[in-house]
Amino acid sequence: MKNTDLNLQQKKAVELIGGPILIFAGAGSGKTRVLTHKIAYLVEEVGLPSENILAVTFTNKAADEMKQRVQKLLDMDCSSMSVGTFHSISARILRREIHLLGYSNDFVIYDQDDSRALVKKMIGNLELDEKSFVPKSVQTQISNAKNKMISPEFMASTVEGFMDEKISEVYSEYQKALKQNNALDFDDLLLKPLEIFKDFPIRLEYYQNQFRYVLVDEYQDTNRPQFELVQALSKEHRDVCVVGDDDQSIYSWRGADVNNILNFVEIFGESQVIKLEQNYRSTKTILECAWAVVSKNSSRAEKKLWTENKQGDKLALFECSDERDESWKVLNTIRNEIVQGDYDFNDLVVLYRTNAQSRVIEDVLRKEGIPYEIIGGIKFYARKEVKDILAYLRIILNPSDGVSFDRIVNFPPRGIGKSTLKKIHNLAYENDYTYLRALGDFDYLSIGKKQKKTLHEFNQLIHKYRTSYKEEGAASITRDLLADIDLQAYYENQNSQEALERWSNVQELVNSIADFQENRNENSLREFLEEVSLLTDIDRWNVSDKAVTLMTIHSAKGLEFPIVIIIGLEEGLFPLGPQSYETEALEEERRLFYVAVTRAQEKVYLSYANARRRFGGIPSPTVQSRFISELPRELVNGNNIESYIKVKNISRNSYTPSASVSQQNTLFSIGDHVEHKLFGKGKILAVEGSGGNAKLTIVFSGNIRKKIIAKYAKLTQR
DNA sequence: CTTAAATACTTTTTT
DNA sequence: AGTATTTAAG
Repeated sequence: MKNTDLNLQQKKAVELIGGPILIFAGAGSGKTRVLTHKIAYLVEEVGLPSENILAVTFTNKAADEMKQRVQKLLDMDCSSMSVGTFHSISARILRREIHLLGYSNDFVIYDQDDSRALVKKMIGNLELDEKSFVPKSVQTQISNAKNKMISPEFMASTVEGFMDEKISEVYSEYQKALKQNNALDFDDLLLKPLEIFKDFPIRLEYYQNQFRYVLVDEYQDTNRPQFELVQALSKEHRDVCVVGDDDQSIYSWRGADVNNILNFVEIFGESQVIKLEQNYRSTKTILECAWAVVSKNSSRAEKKLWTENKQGDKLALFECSDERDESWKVLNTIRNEIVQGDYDFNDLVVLYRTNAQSRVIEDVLRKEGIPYEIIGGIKFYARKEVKDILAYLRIILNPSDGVSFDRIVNFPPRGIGKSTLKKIHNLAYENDYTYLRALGDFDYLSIGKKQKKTLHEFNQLIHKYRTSYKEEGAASITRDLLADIDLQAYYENQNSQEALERWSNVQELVNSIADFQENRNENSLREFLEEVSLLTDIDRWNVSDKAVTLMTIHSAKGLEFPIVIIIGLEEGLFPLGPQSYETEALEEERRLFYVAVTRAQEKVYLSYANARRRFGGIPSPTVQSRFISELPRELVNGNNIESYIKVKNISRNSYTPSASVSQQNTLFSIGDHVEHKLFGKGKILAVEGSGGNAKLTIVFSGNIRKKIIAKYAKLTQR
């Protein structure tokens, strides 16, 4: 193996073995290369069998890539090596071990929607008011508790006050219901292995031996259960290597604790620490800008990236009148880079803070025929029509799954309404068996003749597949099922574009199942459903597709692009939220901006709008993000797109800036920078009337908004 | 129980 | 503005 294409620090990181190792790897410092080489080194030089290596990555896609790269380095089959996300590795362990906790190995994994539906039901069961106990919020609180490893019992013993007491009850009931449904939510996936390791030390020992060397990528974004998993697995042999960058910690809202990396040495004992500070990705300009911003943060490990790359272009900043204007400027930028810059569509990415921002951009790109791909937002497998089919498959696999039962018992509509459903629930509850089982006892249900017949048929249908699913492939089961419930007719009879689209999504699902079957050795229904639950949009994304990518900054973690366009740089949007930021939240937003900028190899475009619509209402004025002013002035170009994007040859698509409020005969106009004797520097957001009588809405520093009559105000234009 | 119309809600970020 | 949920009419 050749470690010659590694720099000194990288080489050291690769060849250092024995005891805990912490690698601080800045953006673009080649950490994936270090990790893959290290794994190869472990196998080839240290002689560790590849199946004794556990490598944890942040996405399934990263896991696949890592495996590929190691295989290439070693030129041998590494399929027995454990590479995956914490969630997928845990799921794999649980398929073998969860019977120890009284679940069946056919458990299903509930996504956020499923889990919310269950929380909602528990709120109903406890006769709580959904107005005060909003399912979504209760779900978040339960998840937060789980991330802090607070059990329902512990929560119950510590809560004070009615609200918290009831939430703790919901939590407890929710956990019971999950078990009854033989289901796990995302948080359980991490917690259950820990439970097993604690209660059955012999199983822990087994996995400690199995995973003789443990590597973890993106360690700065691990939460408490993930940290405990790493610790449990490695505490005997202490052969553990974690890689991360505290400056890129952007998941604290999900329970990630940057202290896991900052206190690594303290926790794991005598360790080796290596810093990778040479960046191979970006231009000097980009790094200087990124550094200028992130160095404003207080609590960070000391390190500074440098590069031998060229100085590169300045960052470009666009001022836009609103989000519509912004999307046209994005379009022009893309066109310009394709035509003049000799770039391909897939060299560009548009990054934003919230998924909602993608729609406007998408509209323009679609209209103008620019190929694009949106990552995130409404995920394919989370679409209603897809989940309906998955619910059928899940209940075939796991008849205890009540959430799926509720979903499909009346889909497509077969005359089973709320009251009938309630009766089924009650019967199941009284006899302590599954909803599906209750259908066999419909003699005990006081329901109409028609309903009995329908339920009987539905029951027969599910049983038919329950007896045959093990022999048949997942794709053919699905095809048969669709025919049995005559779904095509259901959608086609609706005579709407929307219904047809839904039907085509269902067909795409069938294709993806067939695809899965062909490409996997393990191709049963169970494996497919597991894969689907843990798959994200980014895992489905094909880098080489010739299309511009649109995604959130969170999704862009770990990726790189020649050209990065960051939109929506406005106070309240990015940084997101009310201005009364606590330092910690603001610092995380700043790290997010750092992550966004450091995705770029060559060019960065930034944009902000002077007004933006929220929920499709009228545009409300906005102020430039503070992050813009934190960039070194001399490294940022322009304030107006016209000045450096030559709008030529594209007159067909030239836009007229969405006309804002009339500004004639006014001394002041929107966007002017002014100074007030009392309030200091400010910017005009709106002008009503004209001349000296004009009423000006001005935002002053500190986001203080004032309405001022022009002639009375002692304003100086700047 | 179903369908259509009114209404309420959405926008943090994701495994 | 677009989607999901609730309500009213049939």
